[in-house]
Amino acid sequence: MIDRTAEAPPARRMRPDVQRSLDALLTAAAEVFASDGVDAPVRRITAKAGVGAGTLYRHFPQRSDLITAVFRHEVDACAEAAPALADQYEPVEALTRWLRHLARFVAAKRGLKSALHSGDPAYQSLPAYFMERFVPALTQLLDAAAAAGDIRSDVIPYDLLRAISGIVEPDDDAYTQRMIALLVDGLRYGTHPALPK
Amino acid sequence: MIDRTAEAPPARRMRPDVQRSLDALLTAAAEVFASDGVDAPVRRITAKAGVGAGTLYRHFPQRSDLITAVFRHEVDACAEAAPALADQYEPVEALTRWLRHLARFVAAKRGLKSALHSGDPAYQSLPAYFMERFVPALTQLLDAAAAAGDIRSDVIPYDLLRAISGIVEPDDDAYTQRMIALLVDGLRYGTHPALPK
DNA sequence: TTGCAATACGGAACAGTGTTCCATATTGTG
DNA sequence: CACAATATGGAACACTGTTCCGTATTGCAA
Repeated sequence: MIDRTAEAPPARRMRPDVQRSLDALLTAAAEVFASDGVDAPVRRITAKAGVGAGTLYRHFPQRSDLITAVFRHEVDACAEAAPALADQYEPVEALTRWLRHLARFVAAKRGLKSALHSGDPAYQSLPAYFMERFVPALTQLLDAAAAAGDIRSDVIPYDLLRAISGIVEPDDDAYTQRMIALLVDGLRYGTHPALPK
Repeated sequence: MIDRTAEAPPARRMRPDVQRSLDALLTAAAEVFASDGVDAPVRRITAKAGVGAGTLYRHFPQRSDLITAVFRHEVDACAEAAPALADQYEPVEALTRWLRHLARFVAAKRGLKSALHSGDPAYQSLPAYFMERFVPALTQLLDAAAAAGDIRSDVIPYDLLRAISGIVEPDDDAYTQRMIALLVDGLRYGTHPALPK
């Protein structure tokens, strides 16, 4: 679900009409993003929310602000899956599983991949938030695996996140998984010899 | 340069006005693509070519047809670099160098990366042509390296091409190269042990 | 409660985009 | 040289994102 109060932490109290607009906007955007992807026309969102275009732009001057607000909780959940996996599996297995988790997350949000890599100013703050959450999560997994001597320690988490989100192919999960496996094997190369396949 | 005759191999002779339109269109498109990327507005191309919009759509119903026509020779040249590198370097080195070559090619054509992965029907035939040329080139390099026992033999060339063109980051060549190196290391994993770094 | 300043609202208007369509102009041929 | 076939240019259309402003809503002070 979506947290309708997270938008203005400093504001003392929110005018009820603002609250309603924000509420309708976020709900509508979530539905539209889910069905039509994050590149869906603005008008479809405002129409579904029963709100004017001006209202949308007032609250979300950057398109990425709306996307961030809508996906915030899911991004957080994905990041928080990292420690859980680290507890449950051995380091490399946990790493692999989390990368797959991440890939499915990106793949599930149609258009998110291109938005992340477009460089379009309308999406400026989007990669920032993703990295802010995912870099620490991934760093933890990489460090654990490196400490165990299962992977090398010269890989930059940020690099790997970019690579994963670049590789993701929403319509071909099998391919995406093969490529993640290949990247993980790349991380292992140069450590102890591979076990027999 | 651009081959102005390649558009209609079956046609006996081309009406001179058609020849001129095609010529102007391809030249203008090449310049515009180079400066503004392949997503440049259609009107800019037609304006520079001194041609109407109808003329463009008559000759290139799909946007990807125009892109393909413009880049045909460069794609071919990139594909033909593979055998040359295979002669000059040992297998894995040749493979790595060609993948870098490919990455630079994709990066140099602004917007090409997204066009390749957009799934937009306007770009349908584009990946087809790229794969048609690049799959054989890459297959040759992979087979040579696998025959030498330097990489595994279970990797699908098509997969690797998709992955490279997904990873490419036009504004960060160093990153792109790091990730290519990581993928190549993934290909090596499970073969003979790595040499000391 | 009432009046008023501050704020937010809706949606029309604007500036771009890709694409289609057809009256006009060009060309090859009998 | 006339005429049918073809190609051309650009106006017109449908659809974007974004801005702007007259109107409506709200909270606060008197």
